[in-house]
Amino acid sequence: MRKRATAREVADAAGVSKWTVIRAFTPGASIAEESKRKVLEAAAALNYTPNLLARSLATNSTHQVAVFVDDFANPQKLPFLETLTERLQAEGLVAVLININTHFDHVHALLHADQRQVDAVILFGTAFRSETLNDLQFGRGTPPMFVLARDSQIEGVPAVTCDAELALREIVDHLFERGYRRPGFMTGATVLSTALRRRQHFVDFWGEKGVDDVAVFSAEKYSAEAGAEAVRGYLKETDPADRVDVLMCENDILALGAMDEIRDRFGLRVPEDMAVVGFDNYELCGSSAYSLTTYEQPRDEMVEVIVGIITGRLEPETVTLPGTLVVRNST
Amino acid sequence: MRKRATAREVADAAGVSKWTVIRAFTPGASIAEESKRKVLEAAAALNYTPNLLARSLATNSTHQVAVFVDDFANPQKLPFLETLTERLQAEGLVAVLININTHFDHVHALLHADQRQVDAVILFGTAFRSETLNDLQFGRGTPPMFVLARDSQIEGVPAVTCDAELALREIVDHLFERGYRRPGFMTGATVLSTALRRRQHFVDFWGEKGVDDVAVFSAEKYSAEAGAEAVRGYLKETDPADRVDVLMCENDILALGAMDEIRDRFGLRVPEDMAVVGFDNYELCGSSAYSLTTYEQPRDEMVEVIVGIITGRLEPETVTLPGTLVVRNST
DNA sequence: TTGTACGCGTTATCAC
DNA sequence: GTGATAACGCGTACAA
Repeated sequence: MRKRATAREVADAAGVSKWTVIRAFTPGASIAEESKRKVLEAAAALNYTPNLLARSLATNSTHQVAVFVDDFANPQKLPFLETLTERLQAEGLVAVLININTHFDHVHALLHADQRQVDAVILFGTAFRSETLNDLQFGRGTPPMFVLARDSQIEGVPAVTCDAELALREIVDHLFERGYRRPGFMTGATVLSTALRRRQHFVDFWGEKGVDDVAVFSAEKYSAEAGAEAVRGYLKETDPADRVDVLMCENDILALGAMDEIRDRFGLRVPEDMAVVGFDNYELCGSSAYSLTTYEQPRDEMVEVIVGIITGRLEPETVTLPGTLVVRNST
Repeated sequence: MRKRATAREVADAAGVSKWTVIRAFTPGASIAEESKRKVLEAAAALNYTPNLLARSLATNSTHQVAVFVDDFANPQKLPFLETLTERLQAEGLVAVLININTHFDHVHALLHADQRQVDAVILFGTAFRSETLNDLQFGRGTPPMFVLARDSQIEGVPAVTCDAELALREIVDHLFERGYRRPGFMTGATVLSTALRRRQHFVDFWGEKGVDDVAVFSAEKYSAEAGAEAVRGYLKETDPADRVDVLMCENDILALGAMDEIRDRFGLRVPEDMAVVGFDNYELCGSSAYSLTTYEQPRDEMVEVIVGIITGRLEPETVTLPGTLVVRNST
């Protein structure tokens, strides 16, 4: 396992200077055909490839984008990561996946990413509390930050999101039309959920319809199990006559857990006894075992926009994109 | 958005040489208390932090690990990524997530990762065809490679996997004991599935029990939809009297798709008319809507081992770890 | 078209 | 304990 070949070695082998070697590997550089051929030959023989690390140091651009994630329970993250990495790679960028949790919080991660000289930071579905940034001299050396799939709560940090207002309006309209009148809303972790605005819009739009009483309760975290527990607590404590007739959950995972509990543990029918709505349109929502009505985020477009912003094609400003209501049998 | 401060600037501000600045940021370096204090003060004022990029160039170690992924359809990938990133970060390493697909194949990705000087490459559940490596001067500049959650098909590349032989033995024993005698197996993409060995062991162990007829068919890819389609084709073509009484699927996602089809489209009962088994123990397998019997991979241990190998604590050799059979209502 | 200085920000090593 | 020299591998000027 020898050391890598360097431009210098290739230069010696090809009988040119190392700068000529560099030119051979720089698209559009002015270099003679003959020299280029000689260089590429020698490079192939020595198995030389440019050292991107050294290049990054010299050009002050790593072509790396840090992606912060703090919630791995939502399977919806996976297809997002798929298209995100694919689009980034198509632009010559690469994603550094950073797991934010108690051992490695936002500030540490940001500092670390900064030290790594990443070109940008994407807060993917993480709730970045504004206060955590006060310790940092913001905008000073810190790489440009963007929020994906959550509202930004920080001045100067743009977000690319699904249009929550439009989404909840469509959902509430749909539910009202179907005749539901006693709505409930299950949030996930309350700190995060403020960044989604879904609950607020849900309550507001029901208000516009003259329904002011929206039952709101909260799951411990974003998981099927937590969703099941939360609905169990609600159903136990609530007199059957007072129960909601439709339960909207902040995301699909909560909704699926809730459905299990409602149907199999309490023996209620969905949607006859209680309808359920999710958010995200995770693959299994469409399965016949659930057939969950939900709202699909415009994933490809969102990724396209955030990559466009990072590469400079688009203005770095908050963008809100319309999604699609997917009506199934749970309503 | 000024440029980052450098050690040189801090040195000037603190009235020392830049090497003293470096020492102040090097744990265990010999430096006077007084100097250190002065340096740290100046550094804080200028908001200086060491440039990890330059450090990597000088030390020839980036503390970055490339993680190759080619199948984002399996939600099981997510918790794996969660613990993997967490454990890597605990060791001061960071994961670069590389999406392998037709536009960015293994060879390109490996070349790219190599140019980025990553410390190691993890092939996470990807099937690396041995031939693709022949183009490369293997072991020459290429960073150390390891396979996670798949068998390695390459000489000299260790793999960390769940013990497929033990797993399938337990599964077949369980099924035999329950009285099933007409087993079937659904593979995913056949190229990949050879790297899992599950089918082979399944067939072998039934053979040991005197059951030589195992129906085998294949889904197009690893997704619920593909699993449903595959089982639909099978059920349509097969006379009810000849049908298998238990269907094992290569992973949970295929199994869930299959269950939907079996129950809701063909009106068969699971497990009375046809039992179903998956593999991975994805969260929703435990939901009451499915209650799928499956086999849980020892995720934490697998991650622990591969991180141990990468950090040099453990020998770089293939490791096979035992998982856990999870019996539910689908058998 | 090609070669020369110099810089990117850090670390390793040695002299003081 | 501190400063200086060289090196990591490549890029940007600029001059030849």
